[in-house]
Amino acid sequence: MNVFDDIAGRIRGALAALSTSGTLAADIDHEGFDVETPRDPTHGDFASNVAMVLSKRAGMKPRDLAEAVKARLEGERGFAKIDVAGPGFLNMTMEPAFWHGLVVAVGREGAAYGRSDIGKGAKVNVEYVSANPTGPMHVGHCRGAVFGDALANLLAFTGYEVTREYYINDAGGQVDVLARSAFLRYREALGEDIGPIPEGLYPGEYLKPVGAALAKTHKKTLLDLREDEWLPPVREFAIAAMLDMIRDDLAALNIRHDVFTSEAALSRGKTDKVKLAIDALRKKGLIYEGRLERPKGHDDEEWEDREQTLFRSTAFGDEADRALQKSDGSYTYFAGDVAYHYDKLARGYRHLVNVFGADHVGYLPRVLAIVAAFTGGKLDVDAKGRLRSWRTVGGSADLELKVVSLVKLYKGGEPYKMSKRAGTFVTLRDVVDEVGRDPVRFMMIYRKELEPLDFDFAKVTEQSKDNPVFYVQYAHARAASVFRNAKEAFSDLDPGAELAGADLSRLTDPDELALIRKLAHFPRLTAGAAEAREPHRVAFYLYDLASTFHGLWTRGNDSPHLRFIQATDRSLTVARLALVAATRQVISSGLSVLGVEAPDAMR
RNA sequence: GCGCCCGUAGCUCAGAUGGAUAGAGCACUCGCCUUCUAAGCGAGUGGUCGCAGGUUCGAGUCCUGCCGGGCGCGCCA
Repeated sequence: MNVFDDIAGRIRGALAALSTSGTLAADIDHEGFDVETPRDPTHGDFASNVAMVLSKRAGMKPRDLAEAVKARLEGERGFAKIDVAGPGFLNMTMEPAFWHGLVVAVGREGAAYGRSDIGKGAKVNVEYVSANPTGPMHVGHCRGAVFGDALANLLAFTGYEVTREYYINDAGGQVDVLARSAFLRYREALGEDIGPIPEGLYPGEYLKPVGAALAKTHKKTLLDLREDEWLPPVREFAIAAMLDMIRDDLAALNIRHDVFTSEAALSRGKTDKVKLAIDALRKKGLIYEGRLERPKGHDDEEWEDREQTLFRSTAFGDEADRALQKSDGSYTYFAGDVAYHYDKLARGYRHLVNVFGADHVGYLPRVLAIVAAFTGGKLDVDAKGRLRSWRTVGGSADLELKVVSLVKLYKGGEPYKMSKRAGTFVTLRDVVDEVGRDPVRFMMIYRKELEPLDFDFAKVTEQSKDNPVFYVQYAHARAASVFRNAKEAFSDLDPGAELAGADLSRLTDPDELALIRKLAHFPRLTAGAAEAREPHRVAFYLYDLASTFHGLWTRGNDSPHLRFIQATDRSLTVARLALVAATRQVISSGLSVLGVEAPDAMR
């Protein structure tokens, strides 16, 4: 049940009737108008700009058209008052019974309330986290991880078929560094004094267990091998260990990916998928041998002018063509990404969503170019060739990039610098252990993803009561407690059976109706948030809903007749319980989208 | 130098894809616990939506140019 769709449908019905009766031309397009809640409550429950939007097409003045629609709607059930206001707004106030019907709908739909089919079952792949498997997750990874996970939940909630994917960057130099670092710990585990960790290797303690495990498995056999002999098996072993650790870290945040795709595996084994993907681009005339210009604003002595294999990403608006092979003949990271997106598209996704950190923005146009090339689409650019959005358009499938601004770390008000090399980083596990999973998740989503986020470790751990997550959870706990107390007032109460038959006309207080209106927003909110790929809207909505609920609750302190439980009036109690149940349901559903617990009690 | 992102109350941020008189939290002031959980509620103070133009019935939202802050810009990953 989406009341906005309901009202829009009724307006469409009125327009159709007007076309039939000849007031409107029969062939004009009726779409493009909005139904929304006016900011000013005195303007009614709903406002529509239908008359202003259609006035040109109809050849009528907005106010005249509004009056005509109004006359048609006034015969409909549910409308208490309709006004034409301002330049031609249609302001509609509904009967209380209309709102009571929504409580019934929430009760009937239960956990399905707020879900929608706007995704139409389209397959969407959400790729997020994709941290290098060279160490544990740190707080910096946290935001993209939680954002991606909540977005995936949201898309699933709104009718998409979602795959959660992690791209393992297990090729290239960094994992070799990992292998050498692990090898050092292996020697250490065998009793050797390795001294300080050399510059350029990872010093973290987390590699000690890896070294010990290597020693246990291989005894001293690796010591006699040359590096090119021991490195591959050590690398493979260390990567597996790091991935286990990362999976554990993610599980601590309640994040589980469906698919892990290995970068290294793309060009390993029988078929070189990187070569396949590049060949596919070559067939489209997008691969050539050539030279790149020296980049501006960069004066590096090591710059080498060299003829190389290039992808013509400038054809899609990228600022330069991109190299696919390094001078040693191995593939670049970008070449792997070409194959990776080729592979994802081959798996039949209609939408690809990648969550990136803001420090990767410079890389994004070329990724868009890959997908545009494979899907026959293009980048979303304006007349001057500048990007209008981080997505491809017009192809058989599209890629959308979500850029998550970095988290700025503070410790007690002072900026806190992290360095994996120096071993001074705050792990995700540290944060979750101290603050708790729910506050971390909520905090990371309680901000638009493009907005920088200040994360004060000390403040968050010491003053976690300030976190809005408790406010929302508390509303849910209070709702649950009402039911416990109701059982005491009416020992034979059976909510499951009685709520469905509640006499909701007993809900007459303006604040009760205001709460229902808030609940009515939920389906529209989730749909809008999903389309905009903005899970933070759900968090803000829940805060707002919780606030409305707390307000109603507290009014019961001063005005006992407004308390939910009225020991002498079972019918009224049951009606209010139906409202409380609906509120509890929406909070619970909303929190589940965010991946946050909805506790029944908080003390 | 170039590209991207951000600029809204003292601070931290929303603003539902262009709607009517711009909102919330924190902070500050004043009230509310014998009573469904005070991790709560009500009221008040606080604004040139960075600046200047433009588009239209209407702009915090779209366009142009500036100013300020952040991130980034080679075969790294």
